[in-house]
Amino acid sequence: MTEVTMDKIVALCKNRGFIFAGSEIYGGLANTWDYGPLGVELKNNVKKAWWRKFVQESPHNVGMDAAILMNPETWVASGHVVNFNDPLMDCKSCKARFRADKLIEDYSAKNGLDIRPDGWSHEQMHQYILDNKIPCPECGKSDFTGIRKFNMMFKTFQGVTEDSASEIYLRPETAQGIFVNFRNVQRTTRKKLPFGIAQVGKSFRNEITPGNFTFRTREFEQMELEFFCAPGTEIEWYSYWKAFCKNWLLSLGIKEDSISLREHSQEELCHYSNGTTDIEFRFPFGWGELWGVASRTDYDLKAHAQHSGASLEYQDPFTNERYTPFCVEPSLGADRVVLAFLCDAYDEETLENGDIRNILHLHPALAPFKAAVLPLQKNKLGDKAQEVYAMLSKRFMVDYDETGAIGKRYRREDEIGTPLCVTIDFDTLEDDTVTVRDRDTMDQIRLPICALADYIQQKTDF
RNA sequence: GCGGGUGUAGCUCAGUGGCAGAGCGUCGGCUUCCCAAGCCGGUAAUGUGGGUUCGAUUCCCAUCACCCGCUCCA
Repeated sequence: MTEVTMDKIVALCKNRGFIFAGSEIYGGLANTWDYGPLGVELKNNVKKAWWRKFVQESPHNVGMDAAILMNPETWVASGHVVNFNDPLMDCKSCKARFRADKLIEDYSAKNGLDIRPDGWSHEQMHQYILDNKIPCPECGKSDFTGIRKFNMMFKTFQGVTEDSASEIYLRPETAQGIFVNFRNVQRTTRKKLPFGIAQVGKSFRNEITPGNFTFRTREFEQMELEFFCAPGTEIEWYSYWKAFCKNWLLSLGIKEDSISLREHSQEELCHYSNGTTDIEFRFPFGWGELWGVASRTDYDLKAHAQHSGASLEYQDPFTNERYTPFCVEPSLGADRVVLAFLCDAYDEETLENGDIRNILHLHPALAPFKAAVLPLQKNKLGDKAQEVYAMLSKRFMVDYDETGAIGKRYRREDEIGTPLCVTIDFDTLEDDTVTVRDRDTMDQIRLPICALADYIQQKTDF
């Protein structure tokens, strides 16, 4: 049984060109990661597989790609401006950190006062804490730092001058780009409920504690579906998408006991949700959320309708009834699921001769290279091998390697998850056949060159 | 953000106040090479910026990054 550790995964990613530390030559930038030549292929394949299942093959869903920069009012309406603005203060004595509004709430509750700091300015809250000598819940002293605003949204400036009038945010989720386009998409596609809108794109959150490699980063990519349905049908669709998402993971090779579904308790639910399930993955550092499937009710469309004045209602063409659609949102972290595929695929095999073979059992549809072309001998077989490579590369990502011993090249391909190795030998020059070696079974078959492409297609499709 | 720890080649690790070393990897050569063979040759490093010193990779300070713990994650 191979013990998979984050150290091994990180080392493999770095050594083979999946993922590098960001801005390395400048000493790095905390918690940024760059996808290398193999990583970008893997991630693109994951996104392609998702898009194919959730858009291309879906009778319900369509895709879109909204701008990262949005009108700041979007974030007022969605609640991000209020909810992402935590007033934090630290206890100078014991270094514990608290939210100022929570300190006041707890204090007033404990003393039977009816004080609600909602809507107070930071100065008001600070003054109240000073005036009442509210003690630190940890150490009992009352010696806090000033209030510091902590906003999870990245701020930037639109326009050439940095004045606050042009202050805008990088989106903290892709979902709002879908909600504000609900009417456009519905009108142009003439979709009837239920239907969904899917999007893949970058989001940005100023997490206090990022970490665990690419699991939690401040810049990350999401694959989100907002599925709109009639009120009253949302729980049915919520169950439907939960199962659908789980099956997608299993169909691409995630092991059944590597994932679990965790239903949020009533207290844990967000203000907008009447049901949320996390599909979690067993990472080497513990269970972590991969996919959040949330029933968001009609919260988002209603909020945008109210705030913008635009009508985001749907008129049922059969009953002529008008209502705001309910929404079910399966939201998947692209970087997280790529990491999950890597962790689940990683294996060390002890061969009969005692050697250890590092191998990535990636689903062939996700593997960076579908095949590798390997001439058994460089000088006399290189030209023929280049021909085969040129032919295959028109249809697939194919690797070419002519250095060193053949066994070593097989091992290299095993380690990056290449499902098929095509070996050119001296017989190839005579009869145009090649050896095709399978990564998982290590079986070898002999195929004519003209049949190669179709064989690879068939073996790597999903 | 706080506390503790760590930074030497792509990786794993030596070493020294006075020429920085090994194994693995990688590249080239030889071998009609099908599962990391062998031999020969090449390759490359003291995170960054200051200070002390005749001289710093080594001592001091700062900074950056990473690891562990805490705080946080609508």
